[in-house]
Amino acid sequence: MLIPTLRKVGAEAEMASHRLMLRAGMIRQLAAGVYTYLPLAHRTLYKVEQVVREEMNRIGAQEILMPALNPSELWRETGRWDTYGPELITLQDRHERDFLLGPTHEEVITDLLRNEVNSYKRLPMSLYQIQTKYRDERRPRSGLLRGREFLMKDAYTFHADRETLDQAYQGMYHAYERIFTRLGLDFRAVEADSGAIGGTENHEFMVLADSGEDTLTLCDSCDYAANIETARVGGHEGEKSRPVAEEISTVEKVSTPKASTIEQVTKMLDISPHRLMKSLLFDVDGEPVLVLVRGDHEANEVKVKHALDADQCELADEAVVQRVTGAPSGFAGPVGLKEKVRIIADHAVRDLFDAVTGANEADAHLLHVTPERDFQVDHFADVRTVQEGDPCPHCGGTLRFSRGIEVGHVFKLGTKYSEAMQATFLDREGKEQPLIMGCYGIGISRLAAAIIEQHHDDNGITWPLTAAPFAVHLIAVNMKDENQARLAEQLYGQLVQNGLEVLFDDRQERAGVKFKDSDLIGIPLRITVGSKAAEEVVEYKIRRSGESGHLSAQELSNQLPELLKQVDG
RNA sequence: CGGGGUGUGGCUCAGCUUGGUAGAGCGCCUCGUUCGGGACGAGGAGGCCGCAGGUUCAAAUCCUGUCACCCCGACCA
Repeated sequence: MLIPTLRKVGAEAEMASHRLMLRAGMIRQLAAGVYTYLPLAHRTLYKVEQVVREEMNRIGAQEILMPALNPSELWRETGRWDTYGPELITLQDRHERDFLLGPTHEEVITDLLRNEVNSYKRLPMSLYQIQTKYRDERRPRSGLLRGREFLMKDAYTFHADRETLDQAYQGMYHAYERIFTRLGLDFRAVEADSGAIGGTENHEFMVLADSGEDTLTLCDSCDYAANIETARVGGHEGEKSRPVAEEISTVEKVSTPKASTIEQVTKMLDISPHRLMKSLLFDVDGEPVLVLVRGDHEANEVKVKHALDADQCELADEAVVQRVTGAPSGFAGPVGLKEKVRIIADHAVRDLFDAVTGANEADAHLLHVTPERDFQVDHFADVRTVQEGDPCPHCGGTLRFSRGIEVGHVFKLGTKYSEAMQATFLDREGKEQPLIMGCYGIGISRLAAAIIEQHHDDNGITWPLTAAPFAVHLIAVNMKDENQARLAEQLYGQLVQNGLEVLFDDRQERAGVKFKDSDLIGIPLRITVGSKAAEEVVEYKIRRSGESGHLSAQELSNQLPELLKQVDG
């Protein structure tokens, strides 16, 4: 079997899963974010796929396989040919017709259903596929964790009403819980932003790992869990009492040369950041909007977008800042703007008074600024990014941060795609209605890498049995020893006949090499045929716990089931 | 897309500053010794020094361009 293990890999591979998959001879890179899966990786991917298949089938989803090569027409119907952006890998055929390699399959499946399902009697329907996806990531990295070509399970459900969509969503949610539990993962389902796919309710499934790219917000006293990009801040209902306006000094301009950052202003004026009002100009669907947050808080684009029910939201560029505030960025404020713009303030700003803001003038700030007295806020909303220690929005407990790897995402899509593509059905009254949809993804190849992130030690991978490429690693210490070779061959045949997946190391290598490779590859149970072969005695060792002992060869088949129950301990 | 870095036998890297016959370790092949945690000795195979121009008597080395890959950031179901 082709398992080209390596003693060392280049310094560029930094993630444990990336280094170990290279070293264990599982993967080889062909181009940035594109890998060949060698036999061990292929077997693990197959294992992961099978767990996913079983749980999908269990909830009544039907497996199909759609083309990776998609004509552009469908994607023009939904507008995503233009809006999906440079992540879309596009190409032309010999007739110069536009095609793309599918990064996801809402268009294709919606096209299928609009042609084939026209009656409420056929609904609800649940379909899924396991297939290679293509996304031209800005920066592929970390081996299989973020590739440009990767394996994904995507499922889609279609409904005549919201109730069955809710049921399907719950069904998928629980299926995902079973899948990740069976794969031995410590994970959390978190509230998330739906991003470019769109839709309403959605959850991400995160594998907890310090190396993860996402930050999760978890409550320490209830089960609230959210991605930081959307996590809500609790406890902003009660307004603090503050002095009546008359007791606060009137606004005063002070010179703050070159102090354009919070840090510089606090230093120059000798005040703490929470006395500052940070003013950020956003470009929201083409309209400038001033967003106010407290100086020690960060504005959150996703929340701003949602607060204004907008499609696009990004920080305004320098030219817009100059036009609206009359000053370079760093000196914006809500008082004395050159243009009338909407002002959105975070709830924490409600409690600010006698605060410091930019003066809308280069090298100047204003003191004693107080909301409602000195300027009007159009809308108070939760628009800041959660900080560790903030109150939980559900129970008032304390929010803590944790890192995670996103391995699954479930969405209620609604009718976004069915309306765009006129995918309709006839209801009981014979009325035409758009199909109601849900979509549900799992990154299969990423999941394999995430399992390694959570299951490895200094010597290599420590696979959970459900994802391991083999269940048993049989090692003949010295193949030149007749007793050892004979006994090992015999046991191999016997174990395989018993239906066990066995990797047999019959190489003419020294024992040390075999043991090192064995630890690296990480198969849960090792059976060593060595010096006691003449007495028909072999040794077992559980990879993860290191527990080992001797067994008689005759007893092996009987005792293996019991041993295999202990390997994940 | 911005910043930084690297391209030299299969792998990890040195050599480049200061141009002058392409190196080491690991791996691979042969023989011998060894044989339970990455053995030892002897012999051997293997490289258009990423690619294209330029400078020079002479370029892995200097210059220009280009491509690829990696890291940080931004972005991203």
